[in-house]
Amino acid sequence: MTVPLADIEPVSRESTAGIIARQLRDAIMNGSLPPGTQLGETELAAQFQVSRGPLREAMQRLVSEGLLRSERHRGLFVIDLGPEDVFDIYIARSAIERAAALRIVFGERESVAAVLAESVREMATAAEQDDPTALSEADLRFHEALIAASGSKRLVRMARTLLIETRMCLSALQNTYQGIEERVTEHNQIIEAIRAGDEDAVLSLLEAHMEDAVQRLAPGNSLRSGQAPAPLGPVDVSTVDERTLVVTSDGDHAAPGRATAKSGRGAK
Amino acid sequence: MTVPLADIEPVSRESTAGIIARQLRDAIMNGSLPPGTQLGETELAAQFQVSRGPLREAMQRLVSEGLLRSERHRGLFVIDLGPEDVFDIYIARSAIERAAALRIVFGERESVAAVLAESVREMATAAEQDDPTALSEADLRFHEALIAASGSKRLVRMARTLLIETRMCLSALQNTYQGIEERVTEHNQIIEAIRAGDEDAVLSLLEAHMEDAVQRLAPGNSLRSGQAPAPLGPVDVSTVDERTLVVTSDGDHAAPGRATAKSGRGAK
DNA sequence: TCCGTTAGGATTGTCGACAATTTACAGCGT
DNA sequence: ACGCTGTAAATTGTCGACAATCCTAACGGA
Repeated sequence: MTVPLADIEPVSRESTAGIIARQLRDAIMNGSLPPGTQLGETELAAQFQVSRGPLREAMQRLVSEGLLRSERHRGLFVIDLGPEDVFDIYIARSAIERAAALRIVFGERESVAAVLAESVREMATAAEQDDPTALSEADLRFHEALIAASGSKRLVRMARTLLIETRMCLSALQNTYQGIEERVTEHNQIIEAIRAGDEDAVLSLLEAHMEDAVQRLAPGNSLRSGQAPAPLGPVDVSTVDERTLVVTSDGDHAAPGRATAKSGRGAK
Repeated sequence: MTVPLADIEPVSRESTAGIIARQLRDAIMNGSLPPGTQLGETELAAQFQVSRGPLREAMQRLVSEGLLRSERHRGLFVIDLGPEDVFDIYIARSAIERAAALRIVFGERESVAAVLAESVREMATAAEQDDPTALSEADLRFHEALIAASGSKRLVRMARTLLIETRMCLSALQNTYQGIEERVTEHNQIIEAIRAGDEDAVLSLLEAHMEDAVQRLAPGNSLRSGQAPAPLGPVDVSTVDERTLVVTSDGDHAAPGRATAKSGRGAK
C-alpha cells in the first residue's frame, strides 16, 4: 500500500548452499582462488561464518559442475586447466553458443541485437582505454548475453561453468592481446548478421570467432581437425566427474593435426 | 607379485556423496522416483544407511545438475518436465551431439563406428522382439556412446543430465512408437556417414534425427523455427538454477511457428 | 457455514563433536 | 648417510541433536 512492493522476494528465497556456491564460483572466476588451491573446510567455514555442513554442500555443487576436483580424505582443489582443457572448453562453448545463436536467429532478433550491442560498446570503451581486464569482462558479458537471449534454461546452465573456465584461461595467460580493435569488429559483425537474420553468416562468424580463440590459446589445435589433444580414450559417461580422473597437465601433448581453413561454409 | 594386480583402485576412491548421487540419478532415470516426488531426507538416509549429511551433499549435486528442484524449508523434489522442457532438452542435445559428431568425423572414425554399430544391433534385436523399453535403452546407449567417443570431458558431463532427462520424457510419454524399423535405419545411416567421413551428411542426418524426436515429443515446435515455447524472457545467467524458478507446466503453449523442412543443407 | 487463529506434528537447516584417514616428521637401525 | 618405522598433528568424513520453519488441522468466533 505504502510501498509499491516491487520485487521483494521474501527474505532469503535462496538456500545457503546456493549463496555460498555462487560466492565460491566468483572467487574462482576472478582469481581469488587460483587453480590448484586447496579449499580448507574449517578456514572457509569461518570466513563465511557458517558451519562446515552448508559449506560442504556448496562445494559438492561445484564438484558436480567440474570446477572443483575431489580427492577422498585429501581435500577439494580448484581445477587447473591443462592445454587439453582449454581446447575442450572451446569445443563445448562452440557447441553451446552455436545453438544459442540459432535460436536467436529464429526469434526476436532486433531486441537481442540491441542488448548485445551494449556489451560491444563496453568493449569498445575498454579498448580505447587500453584496459585488457575490462575488455575481457565485456567480452564475456557479450557471450553470456548471447546465450541468455536464447531463452534456453539448459544452454544457460551449461554455459555458466564454461564461461567461468574461460575466464580462468584468460587470466592464466594474462591476456596475450593482439588486435584489440579486431575483436570489437568481430563481435559487431555477429550482431550485424543477427540483425540481418542471415543464419549462415551468424553461424560461420561465430565459428570463426571460436576458432580464432583456439588459435590464440591452444595453438596447434583446431575445431575442424585433429582429435582432442587429451590422451584419454573414450570416456565412460557414468563415471566421469565422479571418480577423480586427475589429469597431469605437464606440458607436452601437441596434436599433429595441422590447422585447417578458418571456417567451411561461406558467409552469405 | 602373486597377483597380477589388475585395476584394484584402492578401496573406495569415490566419495560417498558421489556414490549416492549416482544411485539417485539412476533412480530418477528409471522412474523409481517419478517427477514431482519429494525426497524425504530421513527416509532416504535410512535407505542408504548413511546419515543425513552425506545424503544432503549428494542431493546438492543433483540440484546443481538441474535434476532436483530445491524449495527452501520445503524440501527437494524431482523436476517435472513440461512441454517447454522437452523442447529445451532437444535444443541442448542437438547442440552437444552435433559437436560430438564433429569431433568424431575428424578422429578415428572406424573404431567409433564399430562401437556405435553394437548399440544399433541391440536396437534391432529389441525391435524384433517388440520390446519398446529395451529399444529405448539401446537408443540412449547409442547417443551416450556417440558423445563419449568425442573424447570431450565437458560434452560428456553436460550430456549426462540431458540423457537422463530424455529418458524421463520417454517414460512419461510411454513410448508412442511409430516406425520402429525406421529408427534403426536412421541410426545406421549416421554410422554409415561416419564411416564415409562425410561431415555434412553426418550433421544433417543427426539434425534430422533430433528434429524427428521433437516432432514426436513436442509437436508444434521445431529446432529450425519459432522461439522457445517457454514464456520466460531472457534469463539471467547468474541466478538460474539457484533461485527456484518454478515453471507451471500447464499444457497449452503452442508456438505459431509452423514446422519447416526436415533439414537445411543437403546430405552429400 | 465460513473465515481467522492457534496449537500440533513433521521436515528441513544448522551446528558441534567424534571417528577415520592421510601426511609430515622424528627416531632408530643398518 | 640413507632408508624404514612409528608416532603425532591436521584434515576430512560422519553422525546425532537442536533450532527454525512450514504444513495441517482442529478450534472458536462472526
